[in-house]
Amino acid sequence: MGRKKNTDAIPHEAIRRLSLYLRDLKRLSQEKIRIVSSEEITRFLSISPAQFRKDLSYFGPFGKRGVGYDVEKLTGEIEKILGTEKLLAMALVGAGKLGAALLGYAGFLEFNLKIALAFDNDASKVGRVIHGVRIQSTGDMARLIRQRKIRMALLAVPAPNAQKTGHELARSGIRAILNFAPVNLNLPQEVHVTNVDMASEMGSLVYRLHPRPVSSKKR
Amino acid sequence: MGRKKNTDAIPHEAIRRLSLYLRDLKRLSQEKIRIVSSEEITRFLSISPAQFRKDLSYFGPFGKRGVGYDVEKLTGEIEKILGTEKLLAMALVGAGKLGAALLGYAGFLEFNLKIALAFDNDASKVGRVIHGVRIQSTGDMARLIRQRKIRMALLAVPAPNAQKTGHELARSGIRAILNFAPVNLNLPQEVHVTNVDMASEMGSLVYRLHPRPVSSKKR
DNA sequence: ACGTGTGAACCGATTCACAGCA
DNA sequence: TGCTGTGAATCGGTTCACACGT
Repeated sequence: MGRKKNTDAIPHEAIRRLSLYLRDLKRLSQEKIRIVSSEEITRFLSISPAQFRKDLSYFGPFGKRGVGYDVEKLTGEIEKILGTEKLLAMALVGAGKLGAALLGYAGFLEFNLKIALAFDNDASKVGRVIHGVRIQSTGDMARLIRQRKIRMALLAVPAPNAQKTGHELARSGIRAILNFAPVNLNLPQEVHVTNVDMASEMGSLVYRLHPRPVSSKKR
Repeated sequence: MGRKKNTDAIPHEAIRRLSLYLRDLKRLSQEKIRIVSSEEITRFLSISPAQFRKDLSYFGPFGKRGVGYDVEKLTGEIEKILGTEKLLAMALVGAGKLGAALLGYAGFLEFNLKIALAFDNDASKVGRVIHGVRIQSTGDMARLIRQRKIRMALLAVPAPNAQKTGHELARSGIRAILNFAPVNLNLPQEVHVTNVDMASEMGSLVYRLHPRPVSSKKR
């Protein structure tokens, strides 16, 4: 049934790397560099040239053999692939310390993203304006998100509220969530969730800090 | 030469997951649950029971066959593996908006981590106390880090300074860095670097937001 | 009887190596 | 000639399925 060809599955990681290439291409562009080889563009990325070429090959041939890649052209192609050519509005839920920091974070602009709506259920925060965005009541969240047809959200509420809020976002039409709560969200599969979990990242760094005994197993 | 046995390589991801298990175990402990099966502990984690057991198996047998795992005992074992049993002091470099947010972030405590030193090269910030930590001059960084024998750092400086600062941290004895700058750090291999790159994470989420044409390649 | 612990099978992603084209 | 584009080989991690211990 409909098994087209399983071969064209694109590694999730390949997409992640496209973002990195895009960032680097913009830097190169600012330095007035016009043409790069896969060797040059990956020099400072700890990614192999072959990996770079393979990643691009999932989407088409973008280079000139014997020459390299046109910086401007490739920039455009990758933006088209990622879908970041036009500005995309996001919603933020949770305007605590983390949420406020996200409102002030300029890095999203790099991928043409901006926070257009912000919500909090704490009445004392509602009405305040942080970095140009007015905090609104969570009660109005579903309505406003639907109204503005927003499909991506940043979830920065306390862990105990995350699952419930995630559900509400899903029902409001949100299709992609960057989740900052240290909880695994259980949501309908059409909603894409990426977790940002600094604490656990640190946890695993601590492991690597230890000089391990040569250790085969535990004894 | 010296090929002991390549089989005991522990997947990097397995370590990451240990942090998740640990968090969940603490939750279970608070709910007074004493014994769990691999099935139960992974129920809300989107990790399979087999994966859980495999991950633990790299370090030893910690469960009772036919029964399950003792919550308290396993908690202790994982903390021992990760090396988070005792409080570990970290340094923060860069006390801008992001750095300030990190100083106020309580999540690190979960893994027994705390920020003990904070630095910034902006004279107007030096001397200020944020969340109980005094910002000090980057000029004193190497000396203070060495003095207090700190080995882990959070790097939250602007992108153009990241590489240089990373080097300085390495020379000061830092062996693990959580890097928030959108740059790939080139450091001696004994320094472990983990990148936290929200912007690029969002970039790849945007891709998944798009309803793709059935598309086999590009044309 | 039941759930762990684990070698073996499987699967997906990375790397290799070279054919293809400018 | 030089660097891209890509099947084929390889590698590493996940899943399976069952033997083992309690």
